[in-house]
Amino acid sequence: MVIGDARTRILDAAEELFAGGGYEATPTAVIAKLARVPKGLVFHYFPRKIDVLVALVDERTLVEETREVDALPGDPAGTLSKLARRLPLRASPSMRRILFREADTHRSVKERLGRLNGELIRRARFALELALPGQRGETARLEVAAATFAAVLLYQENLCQLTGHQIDPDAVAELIAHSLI
Amino acid sequence: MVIGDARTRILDAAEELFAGGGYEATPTAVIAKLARVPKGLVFHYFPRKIDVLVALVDERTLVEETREVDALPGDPAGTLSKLARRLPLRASPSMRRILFREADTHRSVKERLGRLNGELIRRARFALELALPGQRGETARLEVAAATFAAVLLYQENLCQLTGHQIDPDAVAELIAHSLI
Amino acid sequence: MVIGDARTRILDAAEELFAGGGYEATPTAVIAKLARVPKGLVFHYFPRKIDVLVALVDERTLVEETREVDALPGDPAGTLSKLARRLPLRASPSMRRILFREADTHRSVKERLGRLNGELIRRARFALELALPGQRGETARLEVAAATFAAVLLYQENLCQLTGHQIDPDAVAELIAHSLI
Amino acid sequence: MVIGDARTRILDAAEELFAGGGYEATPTAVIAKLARVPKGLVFHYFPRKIDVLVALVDERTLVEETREVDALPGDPAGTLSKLARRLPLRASPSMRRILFREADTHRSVKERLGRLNGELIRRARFALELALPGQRGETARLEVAAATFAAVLLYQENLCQLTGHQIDPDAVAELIAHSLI
DNA sequence: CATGAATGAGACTTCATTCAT
DNA sequence: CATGAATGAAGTCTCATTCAT
Repeated sequence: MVIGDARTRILDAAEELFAGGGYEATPTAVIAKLARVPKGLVFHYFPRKIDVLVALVDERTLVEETREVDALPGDPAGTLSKLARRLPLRASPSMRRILFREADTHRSVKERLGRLNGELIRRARFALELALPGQRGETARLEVAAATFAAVLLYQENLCQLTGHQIDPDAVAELIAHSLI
Repeated sequence: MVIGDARTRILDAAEELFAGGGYEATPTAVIAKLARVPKGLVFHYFPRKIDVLVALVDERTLVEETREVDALPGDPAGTLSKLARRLPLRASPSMRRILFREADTHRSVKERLGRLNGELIRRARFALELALPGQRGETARLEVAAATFAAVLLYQENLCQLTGHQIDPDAVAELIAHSLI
Repeated sequence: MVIGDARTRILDAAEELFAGGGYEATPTAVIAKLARVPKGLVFHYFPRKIDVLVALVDERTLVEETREVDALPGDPAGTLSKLARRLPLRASPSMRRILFREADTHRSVKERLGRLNGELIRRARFALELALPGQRGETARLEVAAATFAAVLLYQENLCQLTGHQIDPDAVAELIAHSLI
Repeated sequence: MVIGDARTRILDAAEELFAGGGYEATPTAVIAKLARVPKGLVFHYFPRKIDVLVALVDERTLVEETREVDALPGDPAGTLSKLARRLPLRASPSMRRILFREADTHRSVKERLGRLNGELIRRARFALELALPGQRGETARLEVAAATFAAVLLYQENLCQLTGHQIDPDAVAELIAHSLI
């Protein structure tokens, strides 16, 4: 067996189970079973159950923080749409679900989520600044527009599954763009 | 001691504890202790633990569903602001927290949250229709505007606490209003 | 079943097992089995395993602290012998064994043992003072004699079992008495 | 790294840990960590955990058994004091602690402790015989005196730490000497 | 109705020991 | 020899739920 294989299988199993039933509802024994490792090995890699969650978030969600934003000058709607299509979050659908659902479970999850939100807002604002170069001085409006767009994107990722209401980011992008002209 | 008094105290205790530590992390014994009732009495009123949560949501969160909306004709921003200031959710801060946090715990919680979202969207759209009587036919844009505003309000209620980013509903109302003119 | 019966049986079982194999080597499950109660009931009465030991020491060892000492004037040896025959420790042989063996396990056990030793010394000295009324001023010698006798008695209770060497308290009493004349 | 170096470090670590928290409470993994050796190596040198304790006692406590005793003729008190000042136990303070604390853990520890006690008594008696050459025939009294002194010395080594009562061996030596004249 | 002792399944965690490399 | 991943039995503790009184 390749080194790290067991550890990876444990994280795979945990990702699947945490996304499905939630952290609290997932016994470590079930993680071990799904990962086809003995119960004790879970402890060997992750001394406490919470360490599995922390490792997942640490290793399997990456908030891409960058200064470079792809803006289409003169096209704020297109710029936001583009941003929406590629969230600065490298994570599987399962990990996205975990990130939102378990925000209360551990500080590290909440912090990661906060970073994502912050990055989203920063990008949206920066993109809008580039797309609308003439609007210097209207900082406040850009700020609100960026925050609104970020809120919609996170809503899309999280609450929307709970409430059952879809929302089209492109349409919101257009709405916001329209409000800034 | 009046009958029902105990029941009320149990719900009070559960509300506080569920909001603080979450449903799963709150043992019934702790609820009983905080409510100053014997452990057995909790199960007398609520045969299963989940029934406490269901009762809380049933009895302590009221989504006000109505057709009557207070609109200010010609002032869509003011109309949305007004809506934001009085969410159609009669619930304590604790219950609001529970509603969002425990949406995964039981179908009834998720359903209540969905109703809140639906009502929010319906109200926002209806209010916008009244505030902008000339825009018949632009249904799609109004729909998006309403959904966006609802998303921001729910974000405000929920994720904002997790991510630490505030957002001003009034400014968003103005943004959206501006986009509709 | 009489109230307290189960709790008593748990303590009975623990006393027997702790005396036999030691605290660490005795699983709570075995205590429960010997007490003929379900495992969970042990926790019901004693939230932590250590609480069983603490309760045993608290409730089943009594260090009799008193000012009144039975002295035979003019007969220091007889006085000490008498003291040796009735240690100021109301406890079963099992509890005596536990008291000495588990002194490191919990502060409360060590403290109780310290109280026993202190009482022993105090009594021995007081008894000697009464038995030898003429020796005012020889406080230091009485003190040493009392401590020595206490040491021998505790040795008798504890180390003697470990080392396999018996020691006759009466002979030591006579030795000490002889040294004081 | 020299072979045996690791073994020594393991024993060093175990000595420190057993003295501090006790044998049962010290996991082999912690020993390995403190010794800066891999876990498996502990079991390479000591197939069972108990073998570490046995090796410690075997190799690091030496009960000096000898016939030659340094007696001061005519000065029994001085003779006993001298004995007290150099117990026939070559062992670090940690090992002394282990010897007394773990006497129940393994036969070999108890046996070593018994040997120490026996040697103590033998020496004390022999020393007294030499110091008081005139008292042939008074064997019984010498025996009691020797046992008493041994008891005090062991008490000093062990229980005294637990009970918090100091005792001065020199004073006891004088007391005993006085009783033999 | 009210009470808290009783129940037991199962959770997390510990850890001595093995063994393939 | 050296290594640390692997193993699994067993330990402590949790807690929803029942039920006799």
